[in-house]
Amino acid sequence: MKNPVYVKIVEDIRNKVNNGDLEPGDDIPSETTLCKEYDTSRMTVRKGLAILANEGYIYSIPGKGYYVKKPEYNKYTVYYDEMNNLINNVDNTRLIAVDIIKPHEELINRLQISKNKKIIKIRRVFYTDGEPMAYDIKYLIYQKGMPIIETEIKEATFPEMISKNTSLFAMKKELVIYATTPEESTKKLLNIYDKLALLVVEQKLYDSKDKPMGLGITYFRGDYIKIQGVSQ
Amino acid sequence: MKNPVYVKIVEDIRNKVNNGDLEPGDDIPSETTLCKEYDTSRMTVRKGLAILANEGYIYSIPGKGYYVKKPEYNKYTVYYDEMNNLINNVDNTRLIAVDIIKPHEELINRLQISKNKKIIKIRRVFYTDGEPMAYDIKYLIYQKGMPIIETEIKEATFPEMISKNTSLFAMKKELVIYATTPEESTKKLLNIYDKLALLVVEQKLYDSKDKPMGLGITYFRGDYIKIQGVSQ
DNA sequence: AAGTGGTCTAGACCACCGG
DNA sequence: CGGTGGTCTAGACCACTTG
Repeated sequence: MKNPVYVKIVEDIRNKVNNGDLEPGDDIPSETTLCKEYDTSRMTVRKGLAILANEGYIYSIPGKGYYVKKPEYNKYTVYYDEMNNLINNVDNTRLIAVDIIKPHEELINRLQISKNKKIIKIRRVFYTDGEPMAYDIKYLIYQKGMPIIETEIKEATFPEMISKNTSLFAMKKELVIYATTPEESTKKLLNIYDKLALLVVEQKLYDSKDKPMGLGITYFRGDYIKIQGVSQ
Repeated sequence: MKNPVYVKIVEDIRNKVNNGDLEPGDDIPSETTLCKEYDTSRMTVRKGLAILANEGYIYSIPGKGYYVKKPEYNKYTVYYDEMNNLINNVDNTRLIAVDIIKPHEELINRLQISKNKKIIKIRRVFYTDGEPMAYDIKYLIYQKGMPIIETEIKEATFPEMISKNTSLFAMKKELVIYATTPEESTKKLLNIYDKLALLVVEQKLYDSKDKPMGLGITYFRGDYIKIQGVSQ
């Protein structure tokens, strides 16, 4: 029932910001002022302020004070997993081919590698209810321990393919989402006869030193995928 | 040069997790153990552990201890703003119409309103370099102070339209992204003659009590937009 | 009962900022 | 200089889990 003091502090200030009593740029009472206000110690006040800072409500400048931050109103959290999305999950996959290739120009640029690096190219088709829903290509920079065994590749998401070499924690990832119309070869793979848009998701994985490890491109049938995001 | 003790603790444990010395589910030494290890006080150890918990590396169970968390390898941060994206920014907008409408079935469901609520429907076209790049529709549930003046609407993003009534902080937002082919009317608005895919972004805004405030749908020309995300 | 994490205190010293 | 935030200490009491 009874909340800790620092929670009370967090809620009070958060409410003031949400109501507009405090606006971006305004300053928050100093730590010592809040100590007196809430009749508590400095560490308790600091705990509350740290939480508000973490939530993006306030920030501090050493020697000066705490201020209300401008909200990042265009920031969203997205959960993307090529095998699972809002309207359809992958229940079957078909491995078209696993090739060891030399990188072409675009790949050399995008993966920042030399032209004699070996690249593993994996092509798959994803199915839901027997229908092809996505065509998936991964380019992995070859390293020892890379998965080239069919059973390891078939059902794996991109991060999982690389997790043998790099901890999922240390991995950095980038996503680019756009829409396009399918080429003829893709239309065949995805059973598209009439006009239909594709949602394309490109995934780039980096190791902990920001060195690219792989590029993935997934072409989803437009009617089979929705990607969702929420504000934090 | 010299780092605080808690930073050292954070880095040590983070490295162990990234290297694989510590794996998801493993337990972290107790606070008192770490106090001895780093010859520091409990509050300092706790500060370090709190940061690691915040970063998603560990979690704690009262009475038991701290454990390494499973990474959320499918979580991304996306910055979306209908006026700005990776490859093109909006440099001009045209207001097609502002209408007060009665909600149709779909709108009643999606905005969770009664059928006699008034809805403001705003239709715009976004341009870059004189070329139409997106067709934008917003449905706002009418409230006092809503923008119905052309100058207020023309250049505003969705959150800005509503920020007169609700603080940007208190606002919750949802995003749904998908691809589709354009209808004839949309093709005309966006100067599309051949086949071209559309990237559709639906935005739903909620107030601090999770009550929907509006729905926005933006149809981007597939060749004029890319949405980017990064892992945290 | 012993160990754990969660909350809290009443001090301390430091670097930084402003007048 | 006094006020600010940043780091840190050496205690305390509590609720919880485990043996």
